[in-house]
Amino acid sequence: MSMQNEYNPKDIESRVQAAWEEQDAFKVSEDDGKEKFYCLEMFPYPSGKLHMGHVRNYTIGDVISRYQRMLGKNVLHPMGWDAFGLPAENAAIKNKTAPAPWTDANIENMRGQLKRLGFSYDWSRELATCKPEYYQWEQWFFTKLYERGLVYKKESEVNWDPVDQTVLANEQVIDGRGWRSGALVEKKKIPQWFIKITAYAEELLASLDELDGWPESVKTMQRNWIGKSVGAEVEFEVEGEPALRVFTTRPDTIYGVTYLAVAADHPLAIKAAESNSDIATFRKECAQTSTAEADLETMEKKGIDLGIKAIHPLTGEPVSIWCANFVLMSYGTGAVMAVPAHDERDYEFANKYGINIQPVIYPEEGHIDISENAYTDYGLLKNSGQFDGLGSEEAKKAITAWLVEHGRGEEKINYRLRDWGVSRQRYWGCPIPFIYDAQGNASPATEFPVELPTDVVMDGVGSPIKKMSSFIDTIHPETGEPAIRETDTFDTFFESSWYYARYCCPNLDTAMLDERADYWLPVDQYIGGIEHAVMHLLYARFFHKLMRDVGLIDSDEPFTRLLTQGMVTKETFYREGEGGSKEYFNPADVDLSLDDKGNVISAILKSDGSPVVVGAIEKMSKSKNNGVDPQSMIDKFGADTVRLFTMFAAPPEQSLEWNDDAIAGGSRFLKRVWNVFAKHQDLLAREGLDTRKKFSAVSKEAKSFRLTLHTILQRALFDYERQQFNTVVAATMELTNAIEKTDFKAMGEEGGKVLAEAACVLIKLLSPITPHLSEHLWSLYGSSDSLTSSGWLSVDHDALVRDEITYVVQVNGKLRAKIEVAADAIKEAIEAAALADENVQKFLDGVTVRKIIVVPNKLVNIVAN
RNA sequence: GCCCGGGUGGUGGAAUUGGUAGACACACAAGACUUAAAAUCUUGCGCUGGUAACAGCGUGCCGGUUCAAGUCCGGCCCCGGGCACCA
Repeated sequence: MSMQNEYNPKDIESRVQAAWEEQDAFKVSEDDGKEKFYCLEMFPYPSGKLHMGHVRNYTIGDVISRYQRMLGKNVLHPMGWDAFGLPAENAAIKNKTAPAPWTDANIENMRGQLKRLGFSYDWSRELATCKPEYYQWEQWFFTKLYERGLVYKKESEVNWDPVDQTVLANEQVIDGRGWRSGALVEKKKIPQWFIKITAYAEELLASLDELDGWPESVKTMQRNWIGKSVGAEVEFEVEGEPALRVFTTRPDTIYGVTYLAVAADHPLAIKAAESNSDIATFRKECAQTSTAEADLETMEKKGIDLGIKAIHPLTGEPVSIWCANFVLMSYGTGAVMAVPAHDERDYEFANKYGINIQPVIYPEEGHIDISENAYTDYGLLKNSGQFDGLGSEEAKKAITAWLVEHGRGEEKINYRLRDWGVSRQRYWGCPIPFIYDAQGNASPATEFPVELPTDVVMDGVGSPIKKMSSFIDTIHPETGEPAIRETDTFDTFFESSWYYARYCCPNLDTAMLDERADYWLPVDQYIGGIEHAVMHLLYARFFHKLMRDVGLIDSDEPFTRLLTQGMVTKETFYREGEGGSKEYFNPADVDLSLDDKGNVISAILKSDGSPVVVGAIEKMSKSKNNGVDPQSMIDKFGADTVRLFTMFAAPPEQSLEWNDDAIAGGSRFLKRVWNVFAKHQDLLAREGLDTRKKFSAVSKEAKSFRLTLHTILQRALFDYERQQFNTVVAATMELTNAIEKTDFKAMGEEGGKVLAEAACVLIKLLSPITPHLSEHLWSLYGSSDSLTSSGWLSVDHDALVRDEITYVVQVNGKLRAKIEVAADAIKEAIEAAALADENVQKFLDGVTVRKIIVVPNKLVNIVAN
């Protein structure tokens, strides 16, 4: 067999992919004779085309999957579609179509792109969350949770567009206005379904400690999100009203309370507004913000005195009650106590409105200065009655004990975590399986799926099923009376919270999961964007525990090891329309002019020749339209080059600003690999490729080459294990450089063997990254075993033994010389050799040597002055 | 505002975790081949000085610990992600 002269990726890739398809190469089933490995990447939203973020995510997953297969494991590697969501509705409105066919077409297209990239998925397990075969089980599961008392309904705030008469997502609120109407958005309360994630707060927090395979940063973010704090709930009596209860982590500061603050929709504020138009106006103003926490936290802190007094539980003094825009009714009790002397936000607020500031905590030494800032540290109590002189820690306990004893409070653990609101007033989602009788009483559906009608017309205002009597009208299963269906749909995080489990038994039509789930779960390696560090990953962990408690699975956590891939970012380009709305343009449609340092001077839209604004460098996303389409690069260079370059450009966890200039270098490298094999085809055909054959080199040249080979291999294996693939690629480049520079024929008999060993290492190291090229070369020269079953690589430690070692010599920490020392030299001999060096001597002239530090196999540092 | 990351040549990045800063590439420059271009190959490439050997400086900024700091500690600045209805 002879090799073609030119590397032709298109030809190789289509042939190798056809062979995989024909052999069902990646289809797996349960096999107790092999160690299982479940590798999963976060499934994509089918937006239409793959972007570079997808390519990066799925290449990382594929490299890990193929690496694990090479190690001999039974690898499950599935793919599917997170198919419900807002963009489908917007596209449907824009294109005058329905979300379902738009989504199906996108899936079709993106599946083709994934196949073209040669990802090793078991496609027989593919699922799409918008199909009733999938979502019927989460409907069923939701009713199970309802039976267990984990589901309830309550009023909750949404962003309301008063012009379009519709609920807006936070993303659709731009500078406080609706994105389509431009109307000022209002907060509106509507009844919505919730799941009690707070009932699992303690377990979700505690089991983070056991997730050794998760990045510390993600665990910290989740801990902070759950936000456990220990403190006290304190009761302030209000004349003629129910007492106000507030939570505080600082009961030691209670003598410093100079006001209380309640939310704008707290009953006290609502009542006060009835007789005071200023308060009514203030409440209205508070309603005109978005529900996003970032907006609430950054807006100007405002308040108004309600003119009502509470009684301080310890001093008996009256304390004024304010209504403030930063207090949330939905968080805690909707009321807080304020200690301006010892809390930054309270301090600012008190200064603004001239409220008394009463210091009660003092440092043990020195004095406090609260003329500029609050004093927020712990200290000793003063002006605190019987508690004067206690330290903060003791005082917390003593004051809480006093409150308990006098029936004015209790010790309390508070979580920042709030229950999960799962209702959405949108069409393209899974219908929430509830019905209502004539009196409005809710009861769970008894038959599944509650199917979402897909033949709809989107008018841009509200969900079409909310007006569709064929969907809404039904019969109550118990009474036989007419009833109506819930028309809200689930939050799309609902679908993505359990898909990883469904891949274990995707076509099961008699249950949500079966025993196969316990064979495969937990997922051994999960890979996805760092932007999902909290919400998606927390909901999935929660769901896993719910499924366990319903008896569907027996593990506690869904993902053993987590790799949070850095974002692929890109410049954004936009034009501002009327009312502040922005129209974003894709980087591919913009011409840039750069200065000689590579900075952008101006950006022109190709289609009309007029300038666009250069925005921030941000995560590639649909909404910012800054995704780079990888298809043109696949067409031009082939899948292996795109995969190789994506891995080479940066380590997986680091964010990557996309720049497609450098990809040609990746293509050039694979051509060089091809040429190495073509050049030596006769030798390789004779020797074959098998690293399991043991041999040791005799000639100096062969020994030296094998030292290089195994040094590189050792680093590459280490980097595979720690999942730093960019340096794996660098190692294969170094190896290729070394092979090119070596004259194997000059080594005589040994040459062919040494070359074959190196070629085999090269093919195998590359195989998870550029599987098509590796498979093809293996088919030409490899053994009769398939590449995947031919075994992984190991370092020959005998090849790493050196006679001489290079030491770096420093004088006072500065590099002055390099010396060659026999590998078995004793410390004194190394020191002597270092001191004898001419350049070292130059720097020791006129000074005294105080100390010599020898780091074995590395360096000598001579300390002198 | 709060929580979590990041900042190293013209560019992407490396530094086996306190021990030679800049591996491996991209870009650029010079040369070879070619009528020419592309492709390919060779060489150079942190900054300053020097023909060179070499020397001084250098990992966002300021300070500290250490024989030795990109790496550890303290204080800042800038950039990115998330903040519960984008996914």
